[in-house]
Amino acid sequence: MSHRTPVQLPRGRPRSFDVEAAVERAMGVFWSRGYHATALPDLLRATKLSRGSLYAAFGDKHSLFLRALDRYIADALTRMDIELDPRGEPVDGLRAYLAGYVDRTTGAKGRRGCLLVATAMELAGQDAEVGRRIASFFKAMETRVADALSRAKTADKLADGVEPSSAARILVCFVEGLRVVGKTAPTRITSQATADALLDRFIR
Amino acid sequence: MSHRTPVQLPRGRPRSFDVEAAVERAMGVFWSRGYHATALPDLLRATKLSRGSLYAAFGDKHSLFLRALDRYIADALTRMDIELDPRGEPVDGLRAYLAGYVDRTTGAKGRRGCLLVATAMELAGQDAEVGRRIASFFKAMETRVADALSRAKTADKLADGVEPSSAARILVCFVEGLRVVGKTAPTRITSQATADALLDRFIR
DNA sequence: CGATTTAAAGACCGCTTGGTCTATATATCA
DNA sequence: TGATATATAGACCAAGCGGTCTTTAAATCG
Repeated sequence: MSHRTPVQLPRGRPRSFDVEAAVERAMGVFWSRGYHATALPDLLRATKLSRGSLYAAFGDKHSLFLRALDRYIADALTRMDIELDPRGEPVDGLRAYLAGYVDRTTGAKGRRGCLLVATAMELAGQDAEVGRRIASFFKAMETRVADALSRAKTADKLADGVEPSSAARILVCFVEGLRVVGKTAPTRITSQATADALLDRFIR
Repeated sequence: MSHRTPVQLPRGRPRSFDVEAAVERAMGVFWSRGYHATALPDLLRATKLSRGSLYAAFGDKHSLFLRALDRYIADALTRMDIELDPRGEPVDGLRAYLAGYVDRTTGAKGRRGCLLVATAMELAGQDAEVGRRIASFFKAMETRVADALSRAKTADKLADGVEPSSAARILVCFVEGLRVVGKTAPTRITSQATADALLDRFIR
């Protein structure tokens, strides 16, 4: 057993690019074009890496895609944890959550789409690694929304007969549907009014 | 000016395959795999056509895809026109409409997905011909649902404060969201209960 | 310094892509 | 029959694909 540090210091030229920044740039490309339509040169241009560096760092296109997808999912869950923070008013949180989706699914942002939904439609059925991620994301989202609705119910803010669990499933389908319809770039005003109308059916 | 029929009879060997059947088979392939992931050999296998025949009949892959998409859309609209027939009870029609989506978005059918939603996510942003078709489909669907809701309102079957136009937008987003979440193959029981819970918020 | 590690550039690989074209057989017409 | 039109099979094409490898420069260490 050595007395030295178990972390052996690298001896040569240190890595000079930010791996996470590269994942983020790659995510942007997959997001805009989808998995199959994204070619290696697109990723090289976006990450500013050489072929060799990209393959050394990520293995292959599919692995890099999974990293990008994981990051997209982590970002989405982080956002939800802020919007639906249990320390805040649950109804306000749900309003912020829906407003965020309205913002991201209207106009130019809407037309850009959603990496997660696009991936679900393109790959979830055929790629088990992707399928598991998509399924666990929807479950995680549903849980968070259901929790917020439960807190709202406890505070007697829910309309009669509204069950947190099924209302959460409704909201999840609704926001994912917003992402789909958002590809036709609807106006913010219309989408916001639609989201408001839905939430109004749930709250007292 | 000739006295003969303006439809000139073909003089050689007549076409020996059913063009519409070929479109339908091609539609099945695009439906299962998406546009970019579908290669020519896949289409040749499915349509049982030779390369030459396929290109003579449809021009190129993209044109064949548009034919397939148009057929998918026509089928969907025809189905809706039956379910939401103005001569029937509007609430029953809406129930049938939602039940149809539940059926197509659960289990194995759910995992197969939806050609229209997959196309919206994969191509609508970059392909104007596709984008127009997607947008007009959503609009047509929304109109039909709104009409049914209007009839329900006239018959005093809607809950207080439910507006047909915004409720229709909610339902469109909801069913398209079902298609997305359906890629994780949820159970029919859960999805049906979710759809029922949503409609219950709208009807008296 | 010399050893080591990494980066970029780009040649290179086998394979697939969408698409064209030729050769040949077949089915219809006048 | 002969002319016409269509079918299939498959060779063929340039371009692009994902992925590997070599070369050379640069950055760190002892």
